[in-house]
Amino acid sequence: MEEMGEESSRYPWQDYDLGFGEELMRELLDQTTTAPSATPTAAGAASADNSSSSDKGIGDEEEGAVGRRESMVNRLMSTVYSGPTLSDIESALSFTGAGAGDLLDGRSKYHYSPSSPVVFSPEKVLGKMENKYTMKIKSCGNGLADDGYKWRKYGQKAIKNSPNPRSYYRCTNPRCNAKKQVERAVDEPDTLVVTYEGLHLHYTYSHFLQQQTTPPPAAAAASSSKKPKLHPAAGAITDSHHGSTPVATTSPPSAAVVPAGAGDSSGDSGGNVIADAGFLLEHAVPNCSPYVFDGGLFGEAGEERRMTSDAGGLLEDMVPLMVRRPSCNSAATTASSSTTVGSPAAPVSSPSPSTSSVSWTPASPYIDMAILSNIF
DNA sequence: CGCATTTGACCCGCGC
DNA sequence: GCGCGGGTCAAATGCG
Repeated sequence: MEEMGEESSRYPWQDYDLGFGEELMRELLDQTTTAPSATPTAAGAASADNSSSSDKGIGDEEEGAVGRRESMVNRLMSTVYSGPTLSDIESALSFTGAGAGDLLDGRSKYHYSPSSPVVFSPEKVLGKMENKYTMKIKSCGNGLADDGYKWRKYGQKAIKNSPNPRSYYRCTNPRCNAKKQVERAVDEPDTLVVTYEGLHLHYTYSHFLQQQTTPPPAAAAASSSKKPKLHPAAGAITDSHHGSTPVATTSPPSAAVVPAGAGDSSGDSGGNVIADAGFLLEHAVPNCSPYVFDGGLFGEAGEERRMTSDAGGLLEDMVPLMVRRPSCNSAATTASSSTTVGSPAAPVSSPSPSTSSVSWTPASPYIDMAILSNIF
């Protein structure tokens, strides 16, 4: 925390390192920049196995670019992603019943099999779900990053065979039962192991921050919990050796993400997102609903806004859990100055850099991917 | 004063 | 059945 003060102008997660092939990443970057307006983002990302997706609405030429990009993303994902696949997501959505169906309606590029009607009981299903996925996050600094959610630490425990304690966090949103555990990797001091569990039943905070840009503070109240006091918890992981404490209460360091055998306990995973080097992997259900997204990714801000007011920011069944991280060495974050899609250069209600989403520019390449986890 | 973090105690599941 | 280890609770403490 204090350490951060020294480099106030620099977001901590800028220091994160890529956890996977930079070459591939670069290639992907190229692809994304050449087709900046392409809508399908995570769609392809999550789904090497998604055969049913048909990108209508996308021009032929663009389709080519998109296709290449998708394959690129797929390759990328296969390397770093251990979360749910599109089919998982699809099945998850199918479980959300009519509600989700409505959400998806015509915009959806996915096919939801009506042949598998499901009587959906949120409580029951949610309670039954085991959404657990682990990520290894490499931190090259004492960075804190933002996954868009606000977490409260509720415990810390020394783990056997590990010199580092494990911290337990719970989403501060009372209606949300998402949790995460953060610990430093034994063998790699600069690597954090973050395990997410559960679903977020609300938007990310950054989402709200973005919403606020137009109507300043008033709307702030919309956020589930009053003040996004996203200050880094100086000791998410109290590390005795490292003066730095890379983990924040508010956010798992977004960084290079490496699959770490997601959900050992269940085999299924909640799936998650990875973002790196100017990438933004979030929202696994990209085109299902325009509102799910945040982070300056949409071209339909209007619609999104409408949704926000309608639903009060709640988005049951959908989990826009995101982890992001601007390039380690690039000036990605400085881009905040270059007109993000209505993003404030500085979070209205949060002094912390954790609300990183605001720094993304439309031009920034990103991978968008949501995570809907569910596993039955 | 309210909220977040810390930390020891307690609970529970699992393996022996 | 017992012990161990992991996860959660809740009182104490700190901070803005």
